[in-house]
Amino acid sequence: MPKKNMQPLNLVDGLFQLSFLLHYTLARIATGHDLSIIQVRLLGILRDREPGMLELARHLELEKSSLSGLVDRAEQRGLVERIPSPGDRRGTRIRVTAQGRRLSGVVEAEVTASVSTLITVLSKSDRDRLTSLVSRIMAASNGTKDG
Amino acid sequence: MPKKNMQPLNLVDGLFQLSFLLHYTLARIATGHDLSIIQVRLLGILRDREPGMLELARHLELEKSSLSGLVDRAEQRGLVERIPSPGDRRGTRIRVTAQGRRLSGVVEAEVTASVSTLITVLSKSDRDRLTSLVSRIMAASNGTKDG
DNA sequence: TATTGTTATACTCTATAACTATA
DNA sequence: TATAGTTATAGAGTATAACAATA
Repeated sequence: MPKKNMQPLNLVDGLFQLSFLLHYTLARIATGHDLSIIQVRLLGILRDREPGMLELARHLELEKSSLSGLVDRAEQRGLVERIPSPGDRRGTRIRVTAQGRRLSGVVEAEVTASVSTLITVLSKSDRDRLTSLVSRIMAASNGTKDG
Repeated sequence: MPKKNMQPLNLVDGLFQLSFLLHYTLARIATGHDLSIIQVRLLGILRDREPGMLELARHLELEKSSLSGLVDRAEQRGLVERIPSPGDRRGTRIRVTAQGRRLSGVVEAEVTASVSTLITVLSKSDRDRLTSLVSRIMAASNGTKDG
């Protein structure tokens, strides 16, 4: 069957199509492990950090009250744990557990495999070109971002 | 201030960074009009269609029961309307209202403007290259998709 | 007083299961 | 019986506002 709309009308549309494709890929894989995208991101951030709730909220761009429930559910599943913050008895640090780290690793591997397959349609040199173009957009966007 | 991580480690990471950036751009603009991403998508689909509930659920990849509430809320805001399906008294067609179409247009214009600004960091010929690369990925993914 | 975090409350989004009305 | 759609129910995710404990 011949395909319709082999190329997007323009770059903006194409980028959004790709964005949604990646988003749904991540959502599908996360759901396969009873996780949401936000839970995957939570575990990802904790890979090399042991932040407090406020810092975590900033990373995820969530209100601190939203984070309480998010961490509650992850903690109940044994994926993260709350530990006292040294030197400030108000504070709580969030730490990923071994189980959480394992699960996060599995999800990341599946996601990487899935997207890697997707981009094999491009030659190595085309992938390098794409990497460069995407990097330049992201670098410019970081310079633009407020806060 | 010197920027850290000027380029992503690899293409997969870069694509996900870009994907999240676009997702949050859309979410931010939608929120500015008291809309969610799914409501924006709903209005977008109705731009050139007058589908039944089941067809709409398929487009949005939602259960039909999820769609009832979604359409309820959009209808209460006057963005869409339910009309009887001609020839099948069980069926309902969903139609975007003039107000819904107007709002959808405003959101789309803002999103396009925002992303267009983002990609001005690339030259015209680089944007053309990026368009081609993205198109090829999407074309391959359409061929891969199941049913 | 200011900061860190939780709780109470309300709403959107989503799914599963049961239901109604029509075919 | 099968199909189109709604309703009942439950749970995740999110925000705002009020609160408690500590600084």
